[in-house]
Amino acid sequence: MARILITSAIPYINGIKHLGNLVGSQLPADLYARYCRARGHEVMFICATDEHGTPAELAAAKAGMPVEHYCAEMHAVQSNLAAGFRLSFDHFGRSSSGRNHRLTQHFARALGENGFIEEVAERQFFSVADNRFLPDRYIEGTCPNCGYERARGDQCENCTKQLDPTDLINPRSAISGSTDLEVRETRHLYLKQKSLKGEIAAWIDSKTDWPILTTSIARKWLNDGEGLQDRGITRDLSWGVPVQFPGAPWTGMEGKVFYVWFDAPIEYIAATAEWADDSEQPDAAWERWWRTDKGAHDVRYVQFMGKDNVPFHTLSFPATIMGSREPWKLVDYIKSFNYLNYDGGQFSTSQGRGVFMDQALSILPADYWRWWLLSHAPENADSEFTWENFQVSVNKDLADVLGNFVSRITKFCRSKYGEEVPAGGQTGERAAALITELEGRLRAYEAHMEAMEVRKAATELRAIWVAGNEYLQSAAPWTVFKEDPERAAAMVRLGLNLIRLYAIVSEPFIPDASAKMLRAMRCDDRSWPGAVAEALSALKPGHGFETPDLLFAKIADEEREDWQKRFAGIRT
RNA sequence: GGCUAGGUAGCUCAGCUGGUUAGAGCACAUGACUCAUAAUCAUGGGGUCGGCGGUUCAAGUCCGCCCCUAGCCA
Repeated sequence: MARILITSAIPYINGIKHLGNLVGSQLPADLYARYCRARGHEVMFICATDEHGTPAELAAAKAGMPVEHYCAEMHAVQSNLAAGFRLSFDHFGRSSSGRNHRLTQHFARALGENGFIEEVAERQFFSVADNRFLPDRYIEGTCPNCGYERARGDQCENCTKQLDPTDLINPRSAISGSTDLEVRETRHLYLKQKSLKGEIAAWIDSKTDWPILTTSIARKWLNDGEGLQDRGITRDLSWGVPVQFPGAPWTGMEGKVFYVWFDAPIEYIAATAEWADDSEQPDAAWERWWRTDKGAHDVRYVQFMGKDNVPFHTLSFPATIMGSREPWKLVDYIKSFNYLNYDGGQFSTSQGRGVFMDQALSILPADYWRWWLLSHAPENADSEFTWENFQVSVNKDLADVLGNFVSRITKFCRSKYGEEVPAGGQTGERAAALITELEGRLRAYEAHMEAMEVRKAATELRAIWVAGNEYLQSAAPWTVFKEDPERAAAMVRLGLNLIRLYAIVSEPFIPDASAKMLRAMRCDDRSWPGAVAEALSALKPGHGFETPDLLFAKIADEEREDWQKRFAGIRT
């Protein structure tokens, strides 16, 4: 038994996430967490909402409520959706928590004491009407290069030229449209990542087992151009973690907060502390996951994220931890994902294109989505969601192969022997061959799950389901029954036990169906199958069961066409 | 323009450090079966592995150039 700490990249508070976001971190993280628990490991699975920053403030203003209320409300929404998808977080925290405030300040202070923070004076636009400094992309104006009138302060979308906000002609606030802007000097804290570059590079080099997608992105940022740069960790905003320290205020930083990218990953740690607080446990309970001097030396820490998040997790967050010179747990393995595209284009939160988590659950149960998304996870390359593919996969894999297997064996048993595991008879060579095959496939499945090879694991699982149908087809208990009901009984007994086996090994992918199968078999023994022959004799003769309802309903062509139409447009 | 990844059967994808007639699922065709959600199982057709050149006894797998796609960056 090992101890495994798992974190999923934390979704931004602003709005409901789409299926591409889901499959890029939370869902595969959940798959892995469920698998590790099923194998008897001690698991801590953490996620949270990323709540600070200008977009949250603006979204709150648009919704006409204080930002704290907006975030609380959206956290509840995201939390419910996570539960709807059966994401089994031990804690779904909030980066705005008191715990994160204290930890973020703690890290900043430690970094400062170790000489990894410096103050830099910058000139930035201040909007008098909005009474706030404006981040570059919230300033609009005319592009000096091409004359485009709605160029943003960081870049002109028309001619793609990189800009400095002070380059813009007739700059105005993107928030209020006000042109009453002043350039003011403001001081900010920078994290001196350059000083830590050698340490980080050596650490990345030591990770020879990481996916290429992960290390190539890290190396690119480390070495391209002028290499890893120092980065500002503060902003002139009111919503965030104040740049202040209990008992030792940071002069000159009054009214400023930490930049989201700095406090967000620290929330992984803080959320674990929130978990301890919620369950009224002492600090030692969460520290044994995060402090190598307090019990975390034997923890394996795995992070899941989309490729856009890799730089923060391979460089910035490690810089924060290394620079603290404190014994915090660094990540051991990063599993990163490419993008999921939608019907010939990209999923887009800003344009509302694609299927969003709430919409998905409103048309089909979680297991359908979990199965499709995980068995098509964008591991090696970007992959694509199409309704046709979704329909075919769900109908074939879930309804025809697995669902129908459960249906055919339970109904056959009910009609010939009643709703209990029949006694008598012996299985033959076909059963022995099945057991041999399952033995091999199950071990392969375990290997893929341990390596977090999601698609390969799904393929193997499906083959395990298919093996049951192959066996029934060749053993043909319905024919044998006519001459030798005892021998047929042994086949049926094996088939019923396969349902239990399938329920257990399929649980990480399709937890609801798994629970339904176990309930139908009136079984609460979920122990992972070691030797297959033994696992397939768990349900003894005389053990009662219930013939379950449809495990998976098929998606009809009309439904698919209807959904295709409904989600083609733009979500408002 | 640079970087990264990728271009393999109609579709979605496997193919590790080069080595027998290039694989899987779906789709398609044929057959078997009738317990089952008209489900299942078997068999089969189908690919000059983006293009050109090179290294090698041998290349989808290595090298060079070119074309195309996606993402990131300038």
